[in-house]
Amino acid sequence: MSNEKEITIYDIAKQLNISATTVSRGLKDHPSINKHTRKKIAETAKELGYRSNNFASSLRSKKTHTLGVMVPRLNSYFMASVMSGMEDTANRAGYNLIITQSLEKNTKEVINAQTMFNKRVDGLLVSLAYDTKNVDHFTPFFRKGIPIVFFDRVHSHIDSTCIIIDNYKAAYDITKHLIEAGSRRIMHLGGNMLRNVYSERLRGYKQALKDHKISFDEKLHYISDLSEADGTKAAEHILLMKNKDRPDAVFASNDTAAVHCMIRLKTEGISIPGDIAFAGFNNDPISKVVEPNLTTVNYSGYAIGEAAVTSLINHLTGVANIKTTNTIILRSDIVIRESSQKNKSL
Amino acid sequence: MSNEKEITIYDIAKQLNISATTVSRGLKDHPSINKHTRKKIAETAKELGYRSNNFASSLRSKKTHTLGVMVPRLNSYFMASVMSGMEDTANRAGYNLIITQSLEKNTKEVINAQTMFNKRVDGLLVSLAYDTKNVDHFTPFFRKGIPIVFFDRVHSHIDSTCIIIDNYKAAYDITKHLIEAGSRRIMHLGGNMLRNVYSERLRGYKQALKDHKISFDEKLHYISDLSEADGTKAAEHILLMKNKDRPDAVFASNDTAAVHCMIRLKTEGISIPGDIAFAGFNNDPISKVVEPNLTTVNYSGYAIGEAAVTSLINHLTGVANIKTTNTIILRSDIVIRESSQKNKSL
DNA sequence: TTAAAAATTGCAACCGATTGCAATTTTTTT
DNA sequence: AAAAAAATTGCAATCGGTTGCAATTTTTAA
Repeated sequence: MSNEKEITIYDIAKQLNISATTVSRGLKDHPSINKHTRKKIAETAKELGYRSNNFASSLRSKKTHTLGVMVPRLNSYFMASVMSGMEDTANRAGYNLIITQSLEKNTKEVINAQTMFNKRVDGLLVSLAYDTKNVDHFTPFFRKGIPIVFFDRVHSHIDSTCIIIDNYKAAYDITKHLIEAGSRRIMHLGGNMLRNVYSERLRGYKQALKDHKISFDEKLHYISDLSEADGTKAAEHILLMKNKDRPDAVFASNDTAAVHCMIRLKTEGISIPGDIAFAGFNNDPISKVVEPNLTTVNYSGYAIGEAAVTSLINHLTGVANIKTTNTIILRSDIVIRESSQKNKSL
Repeated sequence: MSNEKEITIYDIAKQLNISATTVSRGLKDHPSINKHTRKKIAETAKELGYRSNNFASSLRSKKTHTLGVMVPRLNSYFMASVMSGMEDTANRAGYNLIITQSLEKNTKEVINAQTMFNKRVDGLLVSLAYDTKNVDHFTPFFRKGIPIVFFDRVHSHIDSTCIIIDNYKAAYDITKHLIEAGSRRIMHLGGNMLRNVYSERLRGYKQALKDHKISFDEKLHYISDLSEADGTKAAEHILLMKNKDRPDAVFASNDTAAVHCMIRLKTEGISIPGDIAFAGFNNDPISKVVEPNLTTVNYSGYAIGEAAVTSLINHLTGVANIKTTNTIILRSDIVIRESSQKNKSL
């Protein structure tokens, strides 16, 4: 609890016998300040142990240098990677992150949006909650011209950039792979159709079926939250099906559900991929641990976080316009492992 | 990019024909403001769409309502859970979090500490990097009386609270369990001894050996970063040992290393737990997926995050003194699964 | 009814950086 | 060497709450 006085630009000014204005400008390399003066200022600042006061600065300039991040949940490997990428990128550019999670509830998302608005973030990075139907809670941002970048679980809106992977293509490819590896009755464990990631994956799955002359069977579309418990439940659902109705493969919209479905089926002596092949989505660490290893879609959370922040900051600094760059699609690949290869001996 | 003017306390004051002072006090339920006036103020504020300006407030009050979080890495399940707990708790109390990661490098941790200092966080939540030897980079905080709460990877310092689990006891218990389940030559995959979590776990392991009249063998102490790759390397190390030297059990300081060590050994036909039993630490999702399921130590990252933030905020608001509550130990339990049970048929 | 105590409210300075515009100094041009 | 242009620097208002202290109003006590 010391009382060393904080050093301000006024102290620097006094020491150098110049005005605070010049110090303020000098510290941020304003072009109209003499090189020599600038150096003097920098030296004195360091010497006195000056640290700038963001609040005074934000108060006057109305820039907070803070970005709001709104995600459904933090505690997944994917989202942790995203955060990691965001933090790195934002930090490097001198921005802070304020993070909130909706816990998949629209109601909490609405409240969080309000919080962000009150904190006066310069911009927003959003991945939508499971059950969010509209984006009215973001209108205050749109109205004030505060840019929003959606990532992963996006909502197309005229005024915002979206950072995504090609969910349709990834799902198409992985379904195609399942078919080519010998499966015909492929069940899809999907998420809420409100979310692009899940509806797109369903669309890719359906198209792949169609292109291989397999008709889509609504009974093979199981919608859930894709949690561990839901994976187990899906397995029980399968176990209750008559033998002839049972799928010979499962494509799940995330690895967690796929893996826990597999585990449950295995305890009933069902052989994987022999009886039922599997594919997931995310390339979560568990996909490399489960036996047999899970075929899945790999894409970098870190890269998504990085791209989202870069895009937002570019827009804030005027380098790019959010209305022109509307969608950025990042790379994803399918990773083929044993779980899907019905007709290949390993 | 609209230009609707921001509403300030002056607007509210004018509307109600009272002073800004009263509005300011009324908005934060200052006791000396009349109940009736307070209600009027709240109503008008809502009616006009007032939102308080944190910067003006922070500038004057010198409180930022921001907590700094410094962690080694964000992208692990454990840390993501911690963050989740912190975010929830901080948010509820009206605090923001600024998060940085050291990526296990002391050099980055030092820079991050500086960043935090410049952002003028009200307090700090720290889990130390892998190779941090001293905490000199935190002296500016101590000097200014900015409280620091260490969690998980802590550093005992007279002025700060530590939030931990009883690593010694957990390691002791799990080692004891391994012994009682039929193992004698237990290898320990540990982390850097600079970090309490790893040195304490080693200590517990050693004590359990001692209490069971098993002498500690330095050759059975393998130190690494506990990454996936390190787990695999540890397995290779074991495979290179002469048969008589090989351990009949492995206790790893985290689940990641344990699991990837298991996986590698299994590919060489080593049976688990028959040939080598296993135990890990963390209760990471992978511990429930690997076969056989991994015996491990369970403790809640969420609870740690929650406790750390609560403790810090209590200190900031004067409810508790950080110098008196020095260490908070949270609950942990060992979770016994198949990987450790040598002498039990399953 | 009046004095004393308690409850309310307001004044005005302050927190520290930013910025439009004017003033001054330096450099370039003629 | 004087005039014009360019480069530097400074004045002073401003951003929007906060707070010590004084002033006013209301309540309670005598």
